[in-house]
Amino acid sequence: MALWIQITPGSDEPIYLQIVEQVGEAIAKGQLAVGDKLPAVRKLASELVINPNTVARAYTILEQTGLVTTKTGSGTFVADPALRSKDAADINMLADRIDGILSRGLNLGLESQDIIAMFKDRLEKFIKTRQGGRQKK
Amino acid sequence: MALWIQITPGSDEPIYLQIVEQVGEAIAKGQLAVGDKLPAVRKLASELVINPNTVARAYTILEQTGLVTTKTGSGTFVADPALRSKDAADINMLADRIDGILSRGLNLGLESQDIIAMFKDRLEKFIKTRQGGRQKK
DNA sequence: CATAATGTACTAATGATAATAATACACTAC
DNA sequence: GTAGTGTATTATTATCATTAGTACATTATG
Repeated sequence: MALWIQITPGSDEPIYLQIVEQVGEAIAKGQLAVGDKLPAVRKLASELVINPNTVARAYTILEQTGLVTTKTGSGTFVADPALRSKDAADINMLADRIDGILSRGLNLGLESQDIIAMFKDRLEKFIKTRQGGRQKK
Repeated sequence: MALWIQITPGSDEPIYLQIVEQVGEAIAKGQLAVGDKLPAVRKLASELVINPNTVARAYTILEQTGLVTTKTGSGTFVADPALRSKDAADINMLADRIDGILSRGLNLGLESQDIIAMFKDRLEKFIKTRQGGRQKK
């Protein structure tokens, strides 16, 4: 598995955020384990045909979020989950995002049980990937 | 209840999107019922001290989403839920947003049951407001 | 019919930001 | 020392949110 990050340049979602999200999901799903090394800034930029600054920006955010640690000279690595924050602000932001989804779902005409089912279904996929074994190179 | 929309100008969330979200949530929670009239573009803009174009933009999006119907000359009204779409693209977008929340929650160190509990808790608040009676003027 | 109120359309200008570009610097591994 | 790594800096371009001002079309009211 050389490269699993795929960007959509024309999207309304900025490229650096697309990278942040995909790396985040990979970590959440266990496809990236603690200590795993992310692609080098220049290498990833080269493969995605984007500017190194854009990748560097994504990595900086990932580091501020606590998902990765960077060591200048050696690389960027998936951080120890125990070191991640989980403070009140994080929880509130999560609640806001949940509210947004519920609002959208209900206004689409979905019933409560439909939304919960959908939520559990997506969660299953995360957990399954987690246990299903890590596809390390 | 003269005005329930509150914006945060300095936010990273655009003002027109803040309006869209708040109106959407109000409809989802039943604080706005079918046929209810939204504030006039110029009036709301005046009260929020923003440009009428910004409000108009929000209303245009709400209409494209199917949440409201607009009649030039009379005003903007909450639309009939039966007329709203719910196509595959909507469901996919919802799934993507759910994935984002799950990713963030798991990476914060939350357990599956914690996230589900949080999700149900927020959902309760939506439903409760819905049944709890409409506070019409 | 006349007037006011409504949503819509258009053009222009400003400020913020995403992204690219080209360097240069600092640290680490071999 | 050399190569590979992340970081910092400055400049430039393009896009977009927002404001601003104006004009138009439709509807409600009297």
